This record gives sequence, structure tokens and C-alpha cells, in this order.
Amino acid sequence: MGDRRLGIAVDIVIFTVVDGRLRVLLTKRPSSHDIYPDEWALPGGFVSADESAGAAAKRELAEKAGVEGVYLEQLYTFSAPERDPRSRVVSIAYYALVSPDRLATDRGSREPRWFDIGDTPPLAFDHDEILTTAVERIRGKLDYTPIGFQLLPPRFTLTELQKVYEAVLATEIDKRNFRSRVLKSGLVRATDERRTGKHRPAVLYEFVTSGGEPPYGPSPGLFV
Amino acid sequence: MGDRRLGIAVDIVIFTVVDGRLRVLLTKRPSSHDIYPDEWALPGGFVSADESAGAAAKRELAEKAGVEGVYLEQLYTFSAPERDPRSRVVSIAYYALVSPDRLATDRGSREPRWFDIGDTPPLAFDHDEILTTAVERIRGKLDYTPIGFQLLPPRFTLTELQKVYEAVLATEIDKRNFRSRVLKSGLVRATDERRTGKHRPAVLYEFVTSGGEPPYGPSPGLFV
DNA sequence: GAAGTTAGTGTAGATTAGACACTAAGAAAT
DNA sequence: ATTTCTTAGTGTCTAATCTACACTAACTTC
Repeated sequence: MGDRRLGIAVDIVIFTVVDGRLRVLLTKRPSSHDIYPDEWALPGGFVSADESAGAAAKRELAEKAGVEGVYLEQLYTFSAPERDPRSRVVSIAYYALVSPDRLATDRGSREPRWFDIGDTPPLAFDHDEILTTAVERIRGKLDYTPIGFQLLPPRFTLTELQKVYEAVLATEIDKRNFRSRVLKSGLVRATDERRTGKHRPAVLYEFVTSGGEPPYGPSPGLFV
Repeated sequence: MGDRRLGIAVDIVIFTVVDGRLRVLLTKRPSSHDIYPDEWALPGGFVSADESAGAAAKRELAEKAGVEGVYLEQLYTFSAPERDPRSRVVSIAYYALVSPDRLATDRGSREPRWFDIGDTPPLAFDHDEILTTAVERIRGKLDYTPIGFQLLPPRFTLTELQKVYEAVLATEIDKRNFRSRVLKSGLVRATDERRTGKHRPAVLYEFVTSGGEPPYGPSPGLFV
């Protein structure tokens, strides 16, 4: 104790919703690692000397998930002295919301994969705790902030939006109540486009980017 | 750049309410410091090698404010590379709620002092930003969690509780509505004690510590 | 016992939240 | 062209909650 090396890391909980299921991106640790080899972990990495944690998170997001300009918010900082057995590593955890249309398909050899929440393998380090914290946060926050839109492409149907809420909150919502609430909120605007399928076409809506857009909240979410 | 020394610090925004005003504890930096001498700053210090940030915050709280067992919650982590010009210091900020009856009077030479929110001097480092973030957080959180009780002694009158809410939210609240809401919430229980003064005595209430007590919230507040 | 000061109480109107079922529009199959 | 299938889209009633609002009660001091 005393002169272990100290590092600052970021770990990112990257959420998306596909097929009505809330999912998280995990990467597999190489077999060559001396600690937690072959185990699944949250994507992350060290914060370099000249960047902020937010910048590092943004960079990791681009490297590991191949996405930029998505919703990214600091979650919590994990600092138990022995959370990494090799050296002291303080992890500043973030969570990101990514719409399925931006998912890069198959990147590199670290084989990142999407897992359904509630169906994840045991994670390395304290990453299970980080993931749990992130799920609680997004559920709590969905109620009083418009972050649901972040999980959808720029144009979406109200049914798709409802599916996102149902997936995140793991609950069923009444269609009519949901629609009237969303429409009354003024956060959404109908376009003249339709999504056509095998059925009745649905009106596409877009998120109303109302002037200054920081969503309400103590630690404002950022669009990086 | 690259081999500056790296440190992990905690800074704590310690709130109390006195005379219906929300206040924060600040310490004056010694003239001997080579950076920000004689300026006011949030109490804080470095996290040592074998303790978590939460433990460090708890320790600082005892050292600087002389209180233990108060509400303490992680706020946000500040990590701009140049936030400390001398070396890289990542600060994990916390906020604490202290009831006025626990305020230690006059500790040591660092002359900590209570300042009204909105009447604070310019602070060293990025501490103004930390303070602003903390005020936003406590206001946002007061609405849907029972943290208001943390700013009061174990027994309090409903008028005192209302004063706390008014001080934190910087707003006026209707007496009857406030009382019926608080009583209906079940978070509070009347005792058979009275607070007597020059006027009609007021019933003292106590916070109902209902079994498991973690207040709702993503990053659960802890009673340290 | 009168004056001063804070404690304590209830109701009506407006708004919001929640439960609930049918019609509309297009695609596909016959 | 008609039927069938599937998803889109819409309104009302009830219960609960929120908001505004003014007087009486209890004790102390003079």
C-alpha cells in the first residue's frame, strides 16, 4: 500500500433499444490479459494527461462503438481502493444513449456485443455495479426528462417512442394516454412524412429542439 | 505534457439552513499557498491510497466541519486538465446536509465560515462551478426525495420544515398545503413533545425511519 | 385581561392521471 | 374487387391531486 500507481479511467454504459429490448454494449477482454481474461466488461479506457474525463468518454465511444454526437452523461465515480487488483484505478462512469440506426456493425477484434439488460454475463471488476447504477439512473430520469428521444433516429413514430419507454421502464403503457401526454408536452412535432409498411402508414415525428436544449437536470446531459 | 503528477481529491459542498437561509461552508486558503492564496474555497483534500472517495469525503467532513453521521452524496466529478494549474487533480465532489444544531462552533485556524447562497465570494479553482452544480442538485432533489429532513435536528416543527423547503427552493409555500402534503406522505410522525416559545407551542415531529431507508435515487444518498 | 404572535385547520375549483374500445388506412391474399 | 390482416389513430369519464384562500386556537407578555 502507498506507492501503487494511480490511474483515471472512464467506463461507459452504452444503451440502445432494439426490438423493444433495452440493450447494453459489452466488450470481451483478451485472453492475454493477466486479470479477468476472456471476461465481459464495459467499454472503457484510461483518461490521458491532457484530456478531461468527458473527452475521454467521447473518444472511447467513437473507438469502441463507432458513434459520435450521441447523448452522453456522467453517471458516478467508482473509487474503491481494490476495485482493480493491479493498481489504484478510479473510474469515472458515463452512460450513453444510442439510436439503433447509428450502430456500427461489427467493429474490430474486441468483439463488442449487445446484451439484453437482465441477460448479461457476469462482468469484470465492479462493472456489474456500474451497470446496475446506470439502469437505475436511466429509468429514474426517463420520467422527467426527454432523454427517450435519444434512443431513436431523428424521425420516429409515436409507437416507436412508446416502445422505447416500455423497454426502458420494463412496463406496459396505455397507447392513448401515452400519445396524448407526449403530444401535449410539445416536445415533439409531426412531420409530413409517413413510415409505410404492410399496414396503415404512421406519421413520423421529430424531437422539437426548442432553442436552448439542455434537458432539465442537475448534471446536464451533453450532446458530444 | 504527460508526466505531471496526478492526484485524486474530494471537495465537499456542505449545506445548512440557518435563519431561513441556505448556507454553505467555505474555508479560506492560507496566504502561504502559492496558488489562490487567501481565497475562499470549498473544504476538501486528497484521497489517500487506501481509502475510497466516499471515505475521504467523510473524513474531510469530520475534520473541516466537525460533523459525523450526516447525509452525504456524491455530486459530480470535475476533471478539466488545467483545473489545478500546478498538477493534474481530478476532484470528486460531494455534497452534505447538516442540521444547524450539529454545527461545530469555530474550528481551528482555517477559519471556515458559513456563507449565504447567492452571497458567496469568488471561489478558487473551479469551485464556483461545483457550488452551482450542488445548488441545482439539491433543489432538483428536494422535490421528490425526503432529503429536507437532513437539514433539521431529529425533532422539528412543521413550520421549521417548511422554512427549510422555502430556503432551499427560494420560494414561498402555502402553509396549509405544505402541512397536509407532508402529513399525508407518512414520512413524519408527531411526538408528544412541544416546542414552547413566547407563543402557542408547536408540536414536534420526527422523521419516520421506515425500515430500509435509502431515499429514492440513482446514486443513493448515504448516512455516513 | 388585553395585545401580540405563531400554531393549526378545511373546502371548493381546476388540473392531472388512469382506465377503457372502437374506427381508419393500407397491404396481401383470394 | 372484396375480404382479411395488421398497425395507426382517436375521446370520455372517474378518481386523485394540486392550488388558492382566511379564520380560530393557544400561549406569553405587559
